[in-house]
Amino acid sequence: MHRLCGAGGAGCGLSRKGRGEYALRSMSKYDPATIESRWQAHWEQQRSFATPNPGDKGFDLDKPKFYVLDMFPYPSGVGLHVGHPLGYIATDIIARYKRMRGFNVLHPIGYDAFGLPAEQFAVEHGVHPRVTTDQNIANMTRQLKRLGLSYDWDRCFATTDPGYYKWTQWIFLQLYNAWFDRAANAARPIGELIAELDNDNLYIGPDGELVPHFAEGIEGIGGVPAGCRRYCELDAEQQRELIDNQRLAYIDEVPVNWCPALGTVLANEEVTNEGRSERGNYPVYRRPLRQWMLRITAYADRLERDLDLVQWPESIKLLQRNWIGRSEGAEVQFSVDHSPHAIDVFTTRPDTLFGATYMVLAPEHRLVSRIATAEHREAVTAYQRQAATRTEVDRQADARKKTGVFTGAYAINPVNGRKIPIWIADYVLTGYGTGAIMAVPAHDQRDFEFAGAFDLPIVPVVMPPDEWLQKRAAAVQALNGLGIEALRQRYGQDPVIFGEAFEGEGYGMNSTNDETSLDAIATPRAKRRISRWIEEKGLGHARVQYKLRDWLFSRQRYWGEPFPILHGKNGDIRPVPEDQLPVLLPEMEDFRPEAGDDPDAPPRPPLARAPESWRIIELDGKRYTRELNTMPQWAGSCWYYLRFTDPNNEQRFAGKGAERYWMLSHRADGTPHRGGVDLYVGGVEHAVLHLLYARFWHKVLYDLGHVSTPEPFGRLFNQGYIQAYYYEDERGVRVAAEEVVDARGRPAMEVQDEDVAFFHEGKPVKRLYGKMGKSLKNAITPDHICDQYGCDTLRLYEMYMGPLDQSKLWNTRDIIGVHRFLQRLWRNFVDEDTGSSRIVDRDPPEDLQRLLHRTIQRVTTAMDTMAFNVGIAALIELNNALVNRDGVERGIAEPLALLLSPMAPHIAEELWQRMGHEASLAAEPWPRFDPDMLVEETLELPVQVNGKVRGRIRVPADADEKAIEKAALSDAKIAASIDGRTVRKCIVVQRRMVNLVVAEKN
RNA sequence: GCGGGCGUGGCGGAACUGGCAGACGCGCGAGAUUUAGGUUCUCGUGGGGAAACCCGUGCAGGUUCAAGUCCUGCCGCCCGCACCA
Repeated sequence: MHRLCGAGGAGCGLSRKGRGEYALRSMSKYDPATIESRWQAHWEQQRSFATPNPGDKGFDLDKPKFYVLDMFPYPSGVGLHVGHPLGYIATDIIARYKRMRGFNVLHPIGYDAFGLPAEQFAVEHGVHPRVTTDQNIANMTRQLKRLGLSYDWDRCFATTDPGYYKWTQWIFLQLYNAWFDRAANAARPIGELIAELDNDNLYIGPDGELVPHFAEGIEGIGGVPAGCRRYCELDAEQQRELIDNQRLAYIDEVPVNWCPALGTVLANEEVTNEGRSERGNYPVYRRPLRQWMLRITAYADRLERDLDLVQWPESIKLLQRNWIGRSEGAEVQFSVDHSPHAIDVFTTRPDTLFGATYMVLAPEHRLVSRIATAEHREAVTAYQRQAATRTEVDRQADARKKTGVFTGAYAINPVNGRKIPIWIADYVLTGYGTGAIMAVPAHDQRDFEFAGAFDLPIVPVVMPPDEWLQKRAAAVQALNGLGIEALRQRYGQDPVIFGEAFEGEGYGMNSTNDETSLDAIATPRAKRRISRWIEEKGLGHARVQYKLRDWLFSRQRYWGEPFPILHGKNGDIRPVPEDQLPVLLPEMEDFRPEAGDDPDAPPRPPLARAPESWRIIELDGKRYTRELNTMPQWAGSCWYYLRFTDPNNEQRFAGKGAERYWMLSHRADGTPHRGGVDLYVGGVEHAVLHLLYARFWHKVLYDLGHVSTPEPFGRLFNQGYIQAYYYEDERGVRVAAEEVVDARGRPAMEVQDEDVAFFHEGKPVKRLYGKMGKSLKNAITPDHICDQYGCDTLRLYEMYMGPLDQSKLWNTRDIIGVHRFLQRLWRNFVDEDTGSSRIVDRDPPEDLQRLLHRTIQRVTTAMDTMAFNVGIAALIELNNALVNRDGVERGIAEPLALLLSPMAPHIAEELWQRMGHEASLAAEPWPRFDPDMLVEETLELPVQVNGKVRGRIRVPADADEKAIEKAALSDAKIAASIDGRTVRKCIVVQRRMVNLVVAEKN
């Protein structure tokens, strides 16, 4: 792998000017091309940013650590545009700053190189994905190195390296060999489950669930809970099935998102709202398939709760919380009339049980075929078939029109014994809750609509508050003008007339049976009361439900990690022994997926066509077939941050000491950051995919004792996007932004903030605005900007555009501003005509000293808050104060170069060296400011009269309020402004301003 | 529909716990240097007004000596989720 990451150094133009030819005197103008290639070569040769691990030579244990990481980039075929490096530049600035502040800094980069796009690119170009991937990585490495980013390139790897995916496979085996212990709320090795079962600490319940031996219920024979069996009573086959069903990685037949065009299944997270593939926008169909699943749902509770441990933007935490979708409620059992079956439902509103007038099962619910009566069977199966073949697109198109059919069966409402019809309908989702609901049409809008469509009874059981009744009355003609008493009465008689379900909280009504009553009880109390009653009667129990589903983990593609799994003849599964990892991807001529338009064609993964020598393997005298699916792209990015701590370790995914040192924070200041990467920077688009998956894997590794922290990323920062204008012609076709001009033929990029018309090849085009990228044809490459201005200018410009977390508009014309700053800086340090230094060894005047210290303070704060735009502004101000002077004092020049160096490292190094320093300034300590130097001796204070500035006074810094008031009153302009009126009050804000409150003139 | 975020000059954006609105940069204007050019330099630049002064942080109110900042109600734009029981 290192051959790839290392190759770019020599290949990106650095060697054009060798060190020997470099002549200091010949260069008197600011020449970024020469300076930058020189210093990039220097850093590369000196390995300036290689970071030793604990135990390595040169490692200093006394320094605190700082791990700053960019989100794993995908090496795309078209290379970078200027939007990509925004985050990389920011993390690089932080990395350089932290080194100067005395930290051991871990700042690595690598490539997330498996996945669909690499494969598609390879298919399109007719080349093997390994070849295109390697080319893309080499190109991207070249582009990144050209930006002067201080990565530790020795740690670079790609997910496609066998030495890396060996451990991805190993982690998969950890998941395979683990189960989730509900009692401990943590994963444990599968061997411990078998031991628990063998020792009768756990029994097997009627539905195959695990039952602890102290479980409630009547004790059965020999201490076995009623309805439960002992593990030793099962035959080998049953035992295997039981264990396999407990693993964190398991195979299940589930309805999946099948995308025929891509020839693969997709995770829920990879399907858009419109029911299309996130990548490529192809239609996606639901169909049941046997697939590898990862039991992420077991971690729903911890994934949600542990968000409290990390310093992330609240908006991202919220996205994750919404995705996990925790809701508290109760599970209640309804028995089916004239049938041994019972239906469990989940509800967040057990207080509305008395209003349940029918039930609905998802069409796929396992009881549907068993309870449907003969005369309804045909309609039921027809509906089931129709629901199964409907794509998400179709569902969406129906605009939520309620459909469904009656099964002919009835359930008994447990609170009042009433017979209620059981329907099936696709508005009940099979994957959420129990896949069945009790329908309370009076108090759930969906049920209300369904009941309306099929003429089912609607019974109100919660009296809404008066405000709701009145609001509805205003909207419904028949209720206009009725008094509140009349409205309440009408609601009790006929809630339908109010036009919609009341879903809020109120007081119970129509809710009394022989044993309990919720009438006139407020909703929260009613919930508690009925829940207790349900529990006492053994009809149900409180339950927390999550929206999150298990993670569908297999893909029918070639370019991914092979599963380290073998299949035996009788369906038995055997993991590949650890010492035989990695399972290498077989070399194949034809690696294309079998894409097609037929949604019913069986998926055939490309690996099914792999040579038999790869597919078939003999182990301990038994023949096995390899698993033919591959892992999804997210697998590789789930743990790369761990590998960076020790990328070349062949014994372990990362050495324990290295992992511990870089991941564990030692913080005494009580911040909520509980370890992990100290600063993780990337785009919001990964809010629920990568960030959730990685947290899940990390927690599994944590439970199994492989990592030291409960969370992988202690602090997260989302950079905004670079936006840019793009252009469409009359047909709505996008045209290349760089070819668009205004009426006078000027390039659109140069006049984009003028209000003019734009043309492409003589025809008018419409201007639009969006995220920079290939698809909008508005990308600008960093190479282009580096050629013209140098990368120091590019780095400064990107940071100067605005706050890092905001999206902002690329404006090529603005770049000149920061470029002028660097030129001006250069001329302050170097005489352009002679090339000689303008640095002088004399004490700087005091006002300049003060300005310097204020600048140090401002830039330091900017660094700590990542407000780089403000920091750069402060440096520009200081630099502007140095122009047109007779040389620049060393005492100003040196700190200025140091302050600038994280942001514009090349010019800073060059100037530093020209000031006579041998060593790179990267290792210099960050300048400190003297607080005394921030205080002026005299202050100019604005004086307000009735809140309006009417003059200014100059007073000694230590003047007291009396003196300041006196000075203000004696100022001529102020006196004129007061104009003889009475001064009622004088407010002195220390060091800031004075406000005189005077009587109004009459 | 639910949830979140954002509205400051011609443009990008500054403004600490309420205390001089518009730092810094672009653009624009004037001038300078240069044979010429600008990726050069200097000065000016929120709007109105001759000036005194008045008006100005999406809109309308409020609190305060003082509001871009706090409170109430609107308007607009962006993002996420969406039959989740």
